[in-house]
Amino acid sequence: MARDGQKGREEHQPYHHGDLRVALLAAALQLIDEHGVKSFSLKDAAKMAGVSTAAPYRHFADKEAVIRAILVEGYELFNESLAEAYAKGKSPQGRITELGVAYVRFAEQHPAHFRVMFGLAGSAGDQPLDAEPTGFLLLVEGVEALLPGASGEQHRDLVVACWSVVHGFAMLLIDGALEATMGMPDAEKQLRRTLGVMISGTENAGH
Amino acid sequence: MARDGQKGREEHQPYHHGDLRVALLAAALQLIDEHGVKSFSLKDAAKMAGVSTAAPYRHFADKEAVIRAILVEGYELFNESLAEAYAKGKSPQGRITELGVAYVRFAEQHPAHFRVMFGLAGSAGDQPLDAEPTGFLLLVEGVEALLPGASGEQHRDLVVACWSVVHGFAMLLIDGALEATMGMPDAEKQLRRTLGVMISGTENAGH
DNA sequence: CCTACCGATCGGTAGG
DNA sequence: CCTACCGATCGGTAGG
Repeated sequence: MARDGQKGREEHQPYHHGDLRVALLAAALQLIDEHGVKSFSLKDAAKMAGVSTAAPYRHFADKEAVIRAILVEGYELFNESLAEAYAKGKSPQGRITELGVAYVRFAEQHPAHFRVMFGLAGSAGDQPLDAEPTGFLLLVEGVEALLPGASGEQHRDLVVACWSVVHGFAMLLIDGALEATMGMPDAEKQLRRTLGVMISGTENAGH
Repeated sequence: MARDGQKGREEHQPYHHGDLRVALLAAALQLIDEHGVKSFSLKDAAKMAGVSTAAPYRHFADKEAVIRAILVEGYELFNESLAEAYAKGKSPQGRITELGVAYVRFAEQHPAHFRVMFGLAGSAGDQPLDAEPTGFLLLVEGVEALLPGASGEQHRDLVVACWSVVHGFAMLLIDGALEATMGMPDAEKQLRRTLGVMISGTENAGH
């Protein structure tokens, strides 16, 4: 019942406040990162948050609702990051580059969100969600600015190419495959160079 | 005990032959495809193969050994496919294209193998495996032939770019993201166009 | 390759 | 938000 002004006390203390929901989500994210989306347990998450195994059901209807909350949160974070990146770019090429860097950085900093976002695309019969990955639209817009005089088919090809390259780079990076096979001391620098290869391929396609 | 010449009888009949191992692997692959690598169950696989829940342990030490067998099988299939593709290409550009098409086709036709291969890269403290993804070396060779006069750094950039684009395309494809966001009636045709964008980016980099 | 079983853990609920 | 509990399922083993 004590109203605490200090937030220093960590873990293993029962939550009698309103932040259990966020504590559970944080725990779930860590567990998903360690054990995968499908096999993390709500009981473990409750334990990590310092509450009983029944407590999560005060904030979430079931386990799927937790995953859905992470999905929505992921979309929000993703959209924010990409919007910021889009605004930062000074040229068509610069915008595409910044979008790509933001995409990969999001995957690095929020790997559990990232995996949930893309792992659920074809997995469950998704009920309509109140969040959308509007960040993708920025990628499409960015490509259109890069190829002003091109056909719809060319736009499509470049959108797929850019999306694939950043998605693949992100995946290989968070799965450790890039590090394992060729070393990756500075991922962002490598990504910028990689995007450079991609973008230079478009310079003689517009006319 | 009857020696059967016909292979028509399917499922739910106990296996008294030597093909239980392969039947279990096939079941495991299907279950991994449906439920993910970490959360498929060996008991389910046994049920699908029509044997008791203890039977799998006659062929595999534990669940991890099943996953390891799938990993090795995956490498073999992958290496075969990429070697064949490499041989098929008539020019440096053609070889890279065929390698990319083979990479994505492997992911489409063997999604469970594919996910196991890349999902385990950073996950477990892997003990040394008697199989290696030599298919990757073909990608490196293919890139070298594409950029004969280039620096090691340029080689590296293009290897990362090519690998990222095919890996990303494959992932987005098997996760259903390409289909969901932009429709994908003919994935291979789209991939060839996408690789074209990538490769054309290298033509003014070599000199 | 089977029956039977172990201890552990899961998602979820009853009932405060 | 807790204790206590349910039925189901898991990986794995005993002992034929």
